[in-house]
Amino acid sequence: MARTGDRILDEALGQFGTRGYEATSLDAIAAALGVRKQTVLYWYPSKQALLDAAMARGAEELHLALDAALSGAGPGLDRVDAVMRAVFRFAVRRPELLGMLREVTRLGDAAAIDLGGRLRPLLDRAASFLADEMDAGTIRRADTRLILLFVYSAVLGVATDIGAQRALEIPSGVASLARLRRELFAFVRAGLAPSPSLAALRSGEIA
Amino acid sequence: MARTGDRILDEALGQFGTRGYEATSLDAIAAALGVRKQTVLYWYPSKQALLDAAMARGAEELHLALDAALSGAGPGLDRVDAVMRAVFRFAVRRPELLGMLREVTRLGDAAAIDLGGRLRPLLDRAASFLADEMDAGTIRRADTRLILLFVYSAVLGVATDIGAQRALEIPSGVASLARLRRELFAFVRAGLAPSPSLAALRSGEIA
DNA sequence: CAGGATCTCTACCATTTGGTAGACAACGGG
DNA sequence: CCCGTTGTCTACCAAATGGTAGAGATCCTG
Repeated sequence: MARTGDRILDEALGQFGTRGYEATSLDAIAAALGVRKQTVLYWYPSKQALLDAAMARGAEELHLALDAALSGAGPGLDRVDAVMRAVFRFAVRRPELLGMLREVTRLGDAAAIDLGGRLRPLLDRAASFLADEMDAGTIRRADTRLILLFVYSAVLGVATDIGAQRALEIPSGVASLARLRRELFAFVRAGLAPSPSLAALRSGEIA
Repeated sequence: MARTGDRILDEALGQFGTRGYEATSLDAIAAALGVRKQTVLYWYPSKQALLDAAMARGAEELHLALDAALSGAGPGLDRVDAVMRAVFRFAVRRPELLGMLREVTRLGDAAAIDLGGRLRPLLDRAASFLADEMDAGTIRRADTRLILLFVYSAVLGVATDIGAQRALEIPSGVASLARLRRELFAFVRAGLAPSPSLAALRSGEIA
């Protein structure tokens, strides 16, 4: 695929993510690239096809980022941190991508999208990782799927829901973003931590 | 306002929430009520005005539910539970309303919507409640605004993001919903809990 | 150089959309 | 009994939208 097709995909991803799918017209995408609408329709035969391609690419990029984070990190809660950090970096660099994924999975036709299918292997790995850590006592014992849902919701919500942050008057600079990240990590870690045992205390692991 | 105006508002709220604002046409709203589009435009002079009204009503209903929960409950983490329970009940009864609020606050024109302004008093109360509990040692000390953001994100994400639950193959029956709620509460409680002190342990509060 | 493939364009088109203008019925009060 | 108000409707409309048909340019290859 030549460069034009990629440029169209990029632009579509951006506009779908920031304005929403329905609110974005093919003309708007084409105009942003200094090109005619028919060029868009040459590369992607319909608007739906363009959305499919954008979703596929979004899922792929997310997969890549998460996969790297999940593979490269150490054991225990450090790995949870690594994954959250990856999502955060992702959210800073490509906020519109997460926004689009979230909008489409909420409104979209479930069969056509199948984001779950694409990320399934990753989710399975994450779930089995959590199960291992629960066995090792690093993480509170609970349903791994639900834990994934909670962490996903908390992190992605914080990353994408700028309206809420405005409503709560949370500043948006770089420094305060770093602080937000630190506190979010602390929150999730606490949410995952096992209830402390006296044994652990006696051995001095907790002061 | 006669009954037609309310019926239109209801229907608009439902369709905005499930299909999205842009994807909903005035004709579709009117048709669902067995009425012509011009009747809709009689009660609400433009589509934007209809959205504004729907948002106002959504914010009001949410405000009512949260206010009741925040006022009636006991101290400490019980009150957190009460608020989460209220949001949950709300999400079950009117899922489209939360969906609409979330979509519009994400995409919408910030100045026109001002959901934050409407809920501000409630947010302030919640923040000062959290501060009190931190002083009392019931809740881990942290930035109250951020804690609110995290809990909001986790709860609302779980409540609205059905796509994610499908992707994670989380069953959707009543029983499993109850379980999900229990586990979510446990997660949030753990996320809020103060790191245990030796003093608390010695006094036997933690076994 | 001829001819097909690749890519972008102009020219249309049918449909849908939000919105305007105004007719028409119901009706309550002076 | 008449007249203004209220509420719903029919009749339009201009603009935008997704999409089709096909011309024209460019370029690679035989």
